[in-house]
Amino acid sequence: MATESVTIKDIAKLLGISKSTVSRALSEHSDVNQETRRRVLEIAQKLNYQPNVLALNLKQQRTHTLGVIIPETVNRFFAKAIGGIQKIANLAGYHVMICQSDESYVAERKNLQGLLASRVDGILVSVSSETDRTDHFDMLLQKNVPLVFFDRILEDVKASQVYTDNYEISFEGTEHLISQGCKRIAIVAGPQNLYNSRNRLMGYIDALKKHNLPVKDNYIIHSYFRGGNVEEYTRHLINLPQRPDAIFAINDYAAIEMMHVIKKNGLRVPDDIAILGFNNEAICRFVEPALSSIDHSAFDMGTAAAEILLNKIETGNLEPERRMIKSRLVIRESTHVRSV
Amino acid sequence: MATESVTIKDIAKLLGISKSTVSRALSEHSDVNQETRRRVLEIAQKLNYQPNVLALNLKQQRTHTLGVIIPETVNRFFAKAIGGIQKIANLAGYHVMICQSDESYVAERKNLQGLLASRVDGILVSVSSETDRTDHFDMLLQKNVPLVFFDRILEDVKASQVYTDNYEISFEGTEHLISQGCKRIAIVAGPQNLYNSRNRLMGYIDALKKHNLPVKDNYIIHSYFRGGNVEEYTRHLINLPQRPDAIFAINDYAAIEMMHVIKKNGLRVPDDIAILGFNNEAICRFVEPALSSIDHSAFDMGTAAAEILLNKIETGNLEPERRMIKSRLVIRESTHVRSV
DNA sequence: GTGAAAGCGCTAACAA
DNA sequence: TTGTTAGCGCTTTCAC
Repeated sequence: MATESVTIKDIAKLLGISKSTVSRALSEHSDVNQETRRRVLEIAQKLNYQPNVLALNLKQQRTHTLGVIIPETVNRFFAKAIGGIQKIANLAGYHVMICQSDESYVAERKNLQGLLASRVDGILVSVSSETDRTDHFDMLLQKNVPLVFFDRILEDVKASQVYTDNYEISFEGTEHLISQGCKRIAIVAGPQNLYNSRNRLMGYIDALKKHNLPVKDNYIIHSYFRGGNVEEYTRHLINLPQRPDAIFAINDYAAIEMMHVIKKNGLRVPDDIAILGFNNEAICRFVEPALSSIDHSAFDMGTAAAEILLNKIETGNLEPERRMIKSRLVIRESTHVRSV
Repeated sequence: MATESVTIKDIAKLLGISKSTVSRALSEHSDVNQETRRRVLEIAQKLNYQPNVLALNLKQQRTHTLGVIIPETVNRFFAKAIGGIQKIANLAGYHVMICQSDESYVAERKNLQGLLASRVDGILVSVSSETDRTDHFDMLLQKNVPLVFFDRILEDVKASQVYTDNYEISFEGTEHLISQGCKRIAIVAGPQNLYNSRNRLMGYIDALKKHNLPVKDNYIIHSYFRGGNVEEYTRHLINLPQRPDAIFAINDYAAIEMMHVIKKNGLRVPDDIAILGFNNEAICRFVEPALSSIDHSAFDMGTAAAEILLNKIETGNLEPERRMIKSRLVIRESTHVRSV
């Protein structure tokens, strides 16, 4: 497509010297006659010489490109993580290739193969909610491709992991609801093949137990992330004979929709039912009542994951590394039930 | 990094034939002895041969990769557009490389150079709000790199464009507000170097004129997209001696924050001030009052843009093409002032 | 139908 | 300090 670009060969011919001298002159760190280098640089500048990355890639068998697989770009959490990844990658002179699994194992697997075929130098993954196998990642490790999981990690795979303290923050969130006087706390947890979801559920259960509250199965909803059924399970919860007095939601958007459904059904938030979200989106502050949530720095997760990956790539040390990014409870009106 | 992969050379050696024959056997459409092909295919399969894309790229001087430059991935509109782009690209066997300009001209320019250096086969762009020059794109066209603008287009650049009917929908939205009895309609328009923003403003102005309503400068706010100043300009508007009775917002998130500020100041939406958003996010249905908005299919814009770009790449025909994706007014409670 | 050789643009080991 | 040569993995003429 692009019109023919100048190559070192052109420069060499013009100057009556050899390609290798040009190559050397262009690469700062080899000794070339000062004058020769000056002339090469001058003419390269004049012709607007751009090294052909494709040739370099082939020669060096690397692309200075990171592959990223996330469930969805429309999920703001991942959109923010991408920001963090790109920042670090670009600073280090790397490009980023993003794929979406659409929460599907098959697509995730296909993305992986695509990235591998593109010969990316390393891969960052946040697994799909459907993924309950590790075979595709095992294959990657076998090929010694640097791999880092972030947020949605797979604990059984011997790769680096950047994650948040789901258990602890879920415990804390649940205790906060209890401290507000709530006794019938429901949770909308994610699919149980996800490490994060399991830990959140465990944090919730342990907090209830600590305070001698019963753990009831019908207060536990296993939702998938794609939405669509929020109204359904919210209705289910509020029509329970023992209606919950608090719901710990899977994310802020679901929480906001739940508040809507609850209010539509003549109940009040937080007085009848307190709501706690997850992710602390900007919009939490603008809905009514303002939504309590869990702040969870997606951007920092992205930067941490990219840093670890780049380090693996540049040092060749594939030793797994774990890094935890703390979450933080942000209390607003939606869980402010009564002064205790 | 990755352990050495099998090459056609390996297969050739194993079979005692030449590289070229293996290459031919692998590429469906050249005549090789049936038996030879069978044996090549068999062993390729067994060794899990994967052609080295890097070599192909160099040989063919193309990468089967599309470059995309958008302002921000956290902007859901662009996140959705990416989805559309990736769908079409992947179907056609292309990868996608995404860059963010962060609404900065300098970053946009840098992204462009990066993509060019990566030798992408074509580029899709939604320009930054800061971009008021076209030099970087002119340079691209000069190099015959296929280029398609989508949503945030630059009318002066001779490239293909996928856009929406900003003028018409803004006219329609403003008329809708007028039909609700609003007479003092304010608008939060984007930066005026953006074609979209200018058209939206023109649609608004023309609708006012058509209905003999005065166009007042202090009802026109020029906001940038990054948010942060919503509270400020909302306060400014509601403290005007002649307080507006409707505001046409730049997007739904700004609209929701505006509603929040308005209510916090003891005014009612829509009774005191009607609010019309832009983008028709899912959340519009769940805020109170439900937010009227403009539906605007980001995904379709993405697919259209990718289709046009791929067509350019594959046919080599760089003739500019324009495609319009219609928007649609979605009326909800936030603009339902009084029965007329 | 198949092989030998050249070449995509670059780097690097080896010579001079 | 510079040139020659080979090679990254593949395709594609040109012979045979």
